[in-house]
Amino acid sequence: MARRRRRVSPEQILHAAALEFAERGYAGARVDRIARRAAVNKAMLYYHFTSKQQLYRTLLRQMFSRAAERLQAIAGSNAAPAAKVDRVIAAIAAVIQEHPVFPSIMLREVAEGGAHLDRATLLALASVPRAVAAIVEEGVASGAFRAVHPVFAYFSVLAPIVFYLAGTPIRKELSHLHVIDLRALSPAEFVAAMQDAARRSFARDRRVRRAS
Amino acid sequence: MARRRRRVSPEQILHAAALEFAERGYAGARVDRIARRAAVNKAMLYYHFTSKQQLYRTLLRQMFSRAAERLQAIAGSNAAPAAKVDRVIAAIAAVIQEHPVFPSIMLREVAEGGAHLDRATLLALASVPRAVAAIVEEGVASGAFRAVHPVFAYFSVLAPIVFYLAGTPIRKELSHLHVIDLRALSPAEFVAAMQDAARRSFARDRRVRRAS
DNA sequence: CATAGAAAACTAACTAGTTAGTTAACTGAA
DNA sequence: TTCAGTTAACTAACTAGTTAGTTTTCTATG
Repeated sequence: MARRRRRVSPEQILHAAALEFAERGYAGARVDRIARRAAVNKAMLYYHFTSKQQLYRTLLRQMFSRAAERLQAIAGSNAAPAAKVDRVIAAIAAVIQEHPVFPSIMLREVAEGGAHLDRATLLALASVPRAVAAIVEEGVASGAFRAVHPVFAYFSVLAPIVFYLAGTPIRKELSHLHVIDLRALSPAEFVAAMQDAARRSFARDRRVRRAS
Repeated sequence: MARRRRRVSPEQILHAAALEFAERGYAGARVDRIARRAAVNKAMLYYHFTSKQQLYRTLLRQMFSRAAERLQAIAGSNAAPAAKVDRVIAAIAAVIQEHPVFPSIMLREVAEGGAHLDRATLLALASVPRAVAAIVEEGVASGAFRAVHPVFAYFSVLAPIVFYLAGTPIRKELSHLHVIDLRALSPAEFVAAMQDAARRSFARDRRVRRAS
């Protein structure tokens, strides 16, 4: 109690930066505001990070690396492919629950085309789809899955979760306008539905009727 | 040929604005750059649109309204629900092909939480999920679909397409780094795969094995 | 232990450049 | 003459990054 003069930690700045970048995007984020949110003098921020860009890259590299680590652990385990997909979906949801800024930053960076990222950050980002693709390829090779394209599988699983969770504020806005009657659908229910849908979508055929 | 002095049209400005907002986002977009892209004096831009914000809102209202119109036409037709879903997916892909800026702007706006939008624009935006939800609810009610939540259905269908198409530049960046070996997957193939996955995911049960 | 001096942590105020929006004056057609 | 359409130049506010100088903490030596 009553610590005399709280030391400035880079983590404290990264945390504030995550909130600011998630809310406003790279261009909309203000370094002064990040410093204020971190309760740190701006020059102190520049003492720890050389520029706004480097701060952003550090943040994203950290975020993507942590997410990829988890997925790689799942991919490397010896569960059945269908169980791995289930766990991947749960892991993505868990990472997002721990870092609620993740979906928004990811959406923005995809829209931006990776304009602010360097090689190292792109490498970290790429590990995420790679882990998912490895699981799907294994499932297809072993005959547990039908011949789904791993890139399609990646997007069809990740995109809805990220989109749904990033969209929470705008959905709140819309329901506030009484413009759409979104029957409550909690994140947990969404994840369960996604697991169910993925299972059905990847499962080997047992004759499916074609839509007219 | 050799038109003497092309009149400035608002459409020409809107077109340039769409490119700029898609590439840079609302905060990153520069009014000077929009004017230059439209080959128009900046004061002329302000002659037609009262502010950057109003230009943005006009653009988004137009885009969402056009997309919603198409989906409403499909929802109102008398095809079977499964066929309607097929057509909705194709229609979303078609709208995006005609307006390649759509996915990027949509991703950004979701991430932003609708911060720059007014009531009219939010209304136009809401019409898109409403049309999809109506189709799914009809399918569930008629027994053609299993009991999928319409909000989940909307996200599981729309998000992958938007994400995949918005992600084209960053995927190009990644494959350029030889960091991931994305077997070519064309937009047309992606759409077909999405239609297939949706059919499987919404179809009424005929016993599905649970993943361990 | 005491303390000088170096290194690290910290700050208020500043700078150079940018940006949305304005203005005052001009042009040509009805 | 009138006035919608058009322009270059301007302005007030903002923004990333810097600087010059202060305070705290660490370290080594008598």
